[in-house]
Amino acid sequence: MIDINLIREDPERVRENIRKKFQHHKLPLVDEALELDARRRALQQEGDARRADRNRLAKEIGSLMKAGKREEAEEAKVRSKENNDRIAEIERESGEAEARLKTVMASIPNIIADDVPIGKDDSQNVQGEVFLEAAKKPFEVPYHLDILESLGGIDLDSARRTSGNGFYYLTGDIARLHSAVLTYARDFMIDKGFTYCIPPFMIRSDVVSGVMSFEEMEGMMYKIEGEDLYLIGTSEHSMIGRFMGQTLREGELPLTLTSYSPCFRKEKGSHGLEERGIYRIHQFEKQEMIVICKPEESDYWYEKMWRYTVELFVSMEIPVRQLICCSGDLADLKYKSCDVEAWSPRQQKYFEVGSCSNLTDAQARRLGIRYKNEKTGKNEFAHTLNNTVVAPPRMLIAFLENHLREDGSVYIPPVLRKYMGGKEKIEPKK
RNA sequence: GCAGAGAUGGCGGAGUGGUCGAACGCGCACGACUCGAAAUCGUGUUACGUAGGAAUACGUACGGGGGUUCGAAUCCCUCUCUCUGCGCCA
Repeated sequence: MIDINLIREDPERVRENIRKKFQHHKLPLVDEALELDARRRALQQEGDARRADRNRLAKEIGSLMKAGKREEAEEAKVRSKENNDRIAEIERESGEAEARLKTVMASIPNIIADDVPIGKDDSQNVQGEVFLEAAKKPFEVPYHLDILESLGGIDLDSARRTSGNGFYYLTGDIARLHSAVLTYARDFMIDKGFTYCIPPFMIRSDVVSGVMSFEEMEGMMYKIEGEDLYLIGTSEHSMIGRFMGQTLREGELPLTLTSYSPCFRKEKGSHGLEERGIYRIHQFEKQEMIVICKPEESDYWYEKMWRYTVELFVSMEIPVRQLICCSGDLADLKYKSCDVEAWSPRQQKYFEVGSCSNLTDAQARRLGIRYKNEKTGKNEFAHTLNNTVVAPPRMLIAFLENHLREDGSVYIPPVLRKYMGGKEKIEPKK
C-alpha cells in the first residue's frame, strides 16, 4: 500500500509505475483513488463540523438541565437529534468511500526500485551473480525421489494413507539431515547477529487478513475448525504480525530476526502439487529472516540478506545464482525482490530455493508498523524485508542432486557434519 | 473448561452519565540554579485524521466490535487478553 499523498502529489509517477509493471488495467484506479480521497475528505470535514455541533449541543443541554430549563433543553434535544441523523448519513457515505478507497489503494502496486529490470513476467527475470561452478555430473542423476528412496529416507505411501497427497514421512539419516540443515541455518544466522525466534504456528484471522490479501488467504491458509485460528503459511506471517499496530523506538531498529516454523499451505492457486516428489507440498519447515529497519537502511539490508542465503548454500557446497525479479513478476507490495536459485545437475538448470524482498513501507503502512524518528519527533513507517534462509525439503533436492556420488552415496559437507554425528556421507540402503 | 476480579497516556494510578484527553505521581524534554552534576524550582510532554505556510482549530480514540443516550472512560451486549481460585494437561 503506497502513501495516498504520493497519488495526490505525483499521480503520473504512480501511473508510470503501473505501466512498468504491465498492469495497464489498473491505470483508472489512480483517478478513482483521487476522487474517493477528495470525497472522503469533504465528508470528513462536514462530519467533523457536525460532530463539533453535537458536542456543543450536548454541553448546552447539560447546563440547561442543571439550570432547570427543561423546555429549552428538550428543544435542543430535537435539534441535536436532527444533527445526529445527518451524522449517521455522512458516516455511512464516508464508510463506503473509505472501504472502496482501501480496496483501490491495496490494488495500486508499490513503487518499484529504479534498478528493477522491466519485464512482463517471470520469463523476463534477469540472472544476477553466480556462485560456484554449475557442473555436470559424469553419471546420470536420478529424480530426487528416487535418490531419497535409494537412501531409505522417505515414505510417501504411508503419508498418503495418513494425510493424503502432499505430505511425507522423512526417515533415518534423511530426517536427520533435514534437521541438521535447519539447525545449521539457525546457528549461521545467529552468528550473523540475528535473533532467533520461534513464533506461534497459528494466528488469528485479523492478523491473516493483515498480512495477505483475501485471494492469497483462500489459496494458502488452513483454518482450524471452530476456532478463529489459521495455520501459518510461513513464519513471516506471525513474525510480521507481531509488530502490527506497534510503534517501535528508533533505538530498537534494525530488528534482525531469524525464525523457525513449519509452514502449511493449501497450494490451491499455484501450479499444483507434484505427484512424485517433495518440491511443492502441504507441509514443510523453513528458517526465515526478517528485518524491520529505518527507511534509509532497507537497501543495505536487502543486499545483505540475499547474500546470507547465498553464503549459506555455498558453505554447503551447493552452486547457486541470484535471479532478479523483473517488474512484471514483482508482487504488488514489493519494491524489489530476487530469488536465490540452486543448481539442479539433473535438470541442468537452476530452481528456486529462496526469495528475498524489500517491501519498503508498503507492508508497514498496511499493518501500522511505525517507529519514532528521534530527529523529527514524528512517527514514521518502518521498512520491512523478508528472506528465506533455507526451506529444507526444497533445499534437500538441491543437496541430494549435487552431493550424490556415482556409488549412490551422498556426500555431507564439513559444515553439517557436527549436526550429523560426524558422518561424512549417507550410504544407500541395501 | 468453570467461577470471580480486571484492561485508562512511555510507566504507575485516579475517575461510575455532562464541565474528562483524562487528577496525582514517575519518566522524558527544555529552562533556571551550578565550575559541572545531583537535588530543587519553573515550563512543556498521547496518537491518528482533516484544514492551514505556520501558530492553531476541529474531529476521533480510555483493550476490540456493537448498542442505549441529546451526551459514554463511566450503563448494556459481545469478543479478546490478564490476574486469582478450581479443574485438566506436556
